[in-house]
Amino acid sequence: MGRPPCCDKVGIKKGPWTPEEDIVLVSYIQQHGPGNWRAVPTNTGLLRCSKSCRLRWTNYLRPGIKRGNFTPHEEGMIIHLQALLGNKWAAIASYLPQRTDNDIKNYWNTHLKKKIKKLQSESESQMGSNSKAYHQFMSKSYDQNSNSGLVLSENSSVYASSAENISRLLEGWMRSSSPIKDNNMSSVNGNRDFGKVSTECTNGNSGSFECYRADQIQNEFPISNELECILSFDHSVNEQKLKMDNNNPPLSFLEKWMLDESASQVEGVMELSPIY
DNA sequence: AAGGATCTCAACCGCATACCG
DNA sequence: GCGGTATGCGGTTGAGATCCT
Repeated sequence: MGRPPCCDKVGIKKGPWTPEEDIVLVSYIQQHGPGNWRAVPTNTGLLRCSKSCRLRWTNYLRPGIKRGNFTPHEEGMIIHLQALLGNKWAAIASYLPQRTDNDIKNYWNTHLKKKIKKLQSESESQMGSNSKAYHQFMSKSYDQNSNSGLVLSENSSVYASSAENISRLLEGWMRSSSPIKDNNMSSVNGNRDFGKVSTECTNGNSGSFECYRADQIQNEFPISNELECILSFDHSVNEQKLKMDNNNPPLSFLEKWMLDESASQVEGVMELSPIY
């Protein structure tokens, strides 16, 4: 009945992965494809838990991951999606295919949370004044001309670990090797289905996120209202909405934006990593 | 230059859910 | 339907890096 345990936790190595371990893992996945993580430590000889192998692959070794600085556009997307979805990092990551949930979570906790808090306090202290700090921040986030996070960063110096080198190396391997079955790849992480971006956007309901109506942004206290929308969004209510209609999240305000600005870039991502 | 404070982020932990026999 | 495991996810931790005095 059932299955044997994932790992017995005896002789399991913890801590940072070494380049040698990365290579072993990447080589194995190159040959067998991701999935069946329980078999990975056994078949590779890695003294790692299957969970650790999966995490290492999904967060750092799989091809197509963008490292380094988040663009203002990405920041904006994360802020809006966090306001809409709450701390559903995997769901948020599905709209930023090159970023991992862990990366987004870390960035939110270390940068954006502080940033928003600071801007909120600024706007509160200067309510009614000419302060436009938050508005400027959001405008910057929406900058139509900025490169979205869906484009590979040219700045490789930001992340100079062996993981990136291995990841890039693997990209070349993947391109030159025979394609891996779709069902194998989709098992890596259901939320990493890159095609999902446009599908969900086109299926969304309408008129469910009124915080960003232009008339509200332009009202008497634009900063405080907008902040309120983002910072005080009722997650529980929204999650109920999501539960009511899992396949059609109320993302109407995102639909046009993402379709307009990101659709072509998502296609670019898919070209970059054809295995997905 | 040294030492402490703070920041960053890779990795782990534990829970929830999906899946299998 | 039930018991048990595999997988996915979010919260948290802690070592190393960086900044500040």
